[in-house]
Amino acid sequence: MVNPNPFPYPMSMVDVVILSVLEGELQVLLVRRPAGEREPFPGAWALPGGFVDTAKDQSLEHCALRKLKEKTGISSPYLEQVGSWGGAHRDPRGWSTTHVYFALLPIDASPLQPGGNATDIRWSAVNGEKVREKLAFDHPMLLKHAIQRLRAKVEYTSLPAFLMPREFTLTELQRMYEVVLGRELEKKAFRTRMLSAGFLEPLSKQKEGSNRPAQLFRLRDRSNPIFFARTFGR
Amino acid sequence: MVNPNPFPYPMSMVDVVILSVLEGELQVLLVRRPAGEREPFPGAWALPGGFVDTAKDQSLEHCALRKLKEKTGISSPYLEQVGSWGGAHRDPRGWSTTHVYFALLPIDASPLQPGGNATDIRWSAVNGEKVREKLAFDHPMLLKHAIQRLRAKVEYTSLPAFLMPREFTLTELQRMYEVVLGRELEKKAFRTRMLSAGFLEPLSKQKEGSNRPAQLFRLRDRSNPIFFARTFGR
DNA sequence: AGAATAGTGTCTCTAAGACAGTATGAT
DNA sequence: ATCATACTGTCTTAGAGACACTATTCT
Repeated sequence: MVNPNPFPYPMSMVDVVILSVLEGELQVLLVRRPAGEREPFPGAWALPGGFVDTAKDQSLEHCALRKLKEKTGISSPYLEQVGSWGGAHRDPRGWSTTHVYFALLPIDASPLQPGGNATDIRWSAVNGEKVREKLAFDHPMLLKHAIQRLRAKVEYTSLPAFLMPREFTLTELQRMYEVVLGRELEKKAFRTRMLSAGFLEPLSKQKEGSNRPAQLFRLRDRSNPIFFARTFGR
Repeated sequence: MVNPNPFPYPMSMVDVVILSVLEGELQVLLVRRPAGEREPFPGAWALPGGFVDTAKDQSLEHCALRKLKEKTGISSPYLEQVGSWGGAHRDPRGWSTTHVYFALLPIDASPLQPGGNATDIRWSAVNGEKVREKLAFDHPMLLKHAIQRLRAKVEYTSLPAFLMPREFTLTELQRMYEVVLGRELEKKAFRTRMLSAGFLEPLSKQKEGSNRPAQLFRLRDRSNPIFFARTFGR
């Protein structure tokens, strides 16, 4: 079979919105674009991503995992596709498509210090649906969609649990929900919802502090979120 | 800027899962693959779709709309992206990606007779997440994901309203929900939910029949679904 | 009157919202 | 004892489920 298409294929990229909660803020991992003269947006901050490598990547998801591993060393985070975008003008080099994923990194797995001094990779706090940096390409729009997807799903899923360390208390989990959603939740309703859903396994340990110790939990299933029948109210 | 990528780009396709409810069943539009010798899956049934045309298509969504228009003549249905899939083996011609959309056609806009005698295009009833025909490529999987997405969203959105004709009664809307979900809903709860959501505009007309006339409604907004705070229970 | 479908009344149940109250550790 | 945080009790409210009941048209 030969040349099945009379037109040139668009460029195929994958971009990954890598999210974690650091210092009480939702943060996204950014990388610097190379500085070469023939590079688009030289030196600008961007979402980690790049070309699909048809020699290395078995699938789009593998490609996203590869890019994630390259930047963070993490190989099995929560990963979900946000969607794909394509058009003639989103990359100055020509008609291009990108497949966008978002990943949630546990708070204790973050490979870089927040606000660290690396010049080519950094965490940046998400404010609303934006970051302070001017992002390359249509990455502000891609980031917006990823954040909207995350916030929408946090209303009725256990997604924030994937941002937690292996062991955590209910109060800590609630803080995680609140940071991602950007608003406070009611304690009793939160605890009832979480406990009756049955996705948390109580440990025979407690978290000690200068106050009453708190029950520690861990996730029963580290790969799939659970869905609640309602959203949180307002 | 020259050859930004040392690897060949994968093929870029768009496939559209075009859905309507005909004869009380959820149906999907299928097209026959061409019969040429160098064609993959010659003569097999498949989802309508094909190569992104970088000369004609401004974006992936325009590409999906173009394919929809070509097959159905419809130009502004409800259209939503399901996601994208890519890999080395899903098309025998090589590494390929496809961007999958689903479209909801109003019951009164369907261009073909259900079960019509056209040999290259037909409606086929969705059973579970499958059709009777053996579909080309990984289209059974793509169809499955589209149906799952639709059914999941029907639980907490007004999506089935986009399958209705311009004017309809609440009972007719409830039948539409039931056909898509494949189960019955409770009348009172359904009516309360629909009416209190405020997305239906009552008309000064009623639907006459050999029984008590029913209030007719139309959609206030023909382009965006609304989201309910809960799913339907079980 | 009877058939057929539209539409309502009402009781129960579940889970959320609000928020006060109790529990248990450190200092 | 006091502080700090964990955790519970309980009243209210919104909306769903069940299902019987009433309403309005045609024949």
